[in-house]
Amino acid sequence: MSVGHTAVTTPVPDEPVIVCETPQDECGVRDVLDRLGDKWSVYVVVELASGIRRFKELQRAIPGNISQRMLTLTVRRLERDGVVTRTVYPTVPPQVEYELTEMGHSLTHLVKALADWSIAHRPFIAASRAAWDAAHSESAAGD
Amino acid sequence: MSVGHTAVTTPVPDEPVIVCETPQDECGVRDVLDRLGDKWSVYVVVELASGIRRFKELQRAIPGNISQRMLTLTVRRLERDGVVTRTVYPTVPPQVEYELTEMGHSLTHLVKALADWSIAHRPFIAASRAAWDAAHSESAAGD
DNA sequence: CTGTATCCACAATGATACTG
DNA sequence: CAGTATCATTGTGGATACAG
Repeated sequence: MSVGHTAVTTPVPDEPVIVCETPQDECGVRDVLDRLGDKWSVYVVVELASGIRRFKELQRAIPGNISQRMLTLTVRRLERDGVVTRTVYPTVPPQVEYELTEMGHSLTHLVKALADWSIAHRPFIAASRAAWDAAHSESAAGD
Repeated sequence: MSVGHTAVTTPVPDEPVIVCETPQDECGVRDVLDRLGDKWSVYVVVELASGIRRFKELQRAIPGNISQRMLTLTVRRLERDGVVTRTVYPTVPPQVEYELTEMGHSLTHLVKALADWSIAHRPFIAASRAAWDAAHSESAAGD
């Protein structure tokens, strides 16, 4: 619906193009990428998209063995940006719950869009890389 | 418009949630971010969204004074991934043109979505940061 | 003009130990 | 359990010189 590639053979289709008010910010795309472009933020958002999680739960759910340090830094930044809320229960031992805010939930839509695009074009990208690698290995392996 | 927050007070709205086949890849979101998350790729895609550009044209159009090295690395990776095409004209001096592929154009839709979200939530994020900073400056400035 | 190669600076991340 | 502090390591990007 949103994307919908009308013609695959046409070199220049509808030309969405990005129209920015301030070219220096390229519409603020950098803002989002600075927030999601790091190594762990997306994992946190994806995990919290399923519901409330505690610190340790997040750490265990996230693939790649995130360190305490990085998880703390990541959720802190997300909290500061209003993507997640942090609720501390003064129990022993302490319990802290993280939850997506309204904006955080809207972010999941965006992440979903990224995922859809990625899955849709993954085969093409793989093929493109293979072709490129093959075409550029001749200087080393050719002759 | 596409998001449409039905209820701002409801903690759990429509719950889009990200449903992955392989949680380890979180639907491959990381793939896209690895491609757009770097410092310059988005600028190149945005600029090429407007049409064909030469190397020097790209370098001049991109804000932030990108070095030759980084521009080369960036367009090489985009070329390898099938996002852009590279056409060399054996003239003197040499002339090289870069252009978005079909997939590259579809990427601009995604970038557009990022831009839209960013602009829509920028005020909220700014307010959230201000509030957070204010709430966390007390330990240093307060009392 | 379009690149490549080398060296350097810095930010991001990881590992570990320690605290409440 | 949750978080902080410190240090080591890595990756990314920048500056420059050089080549085709």
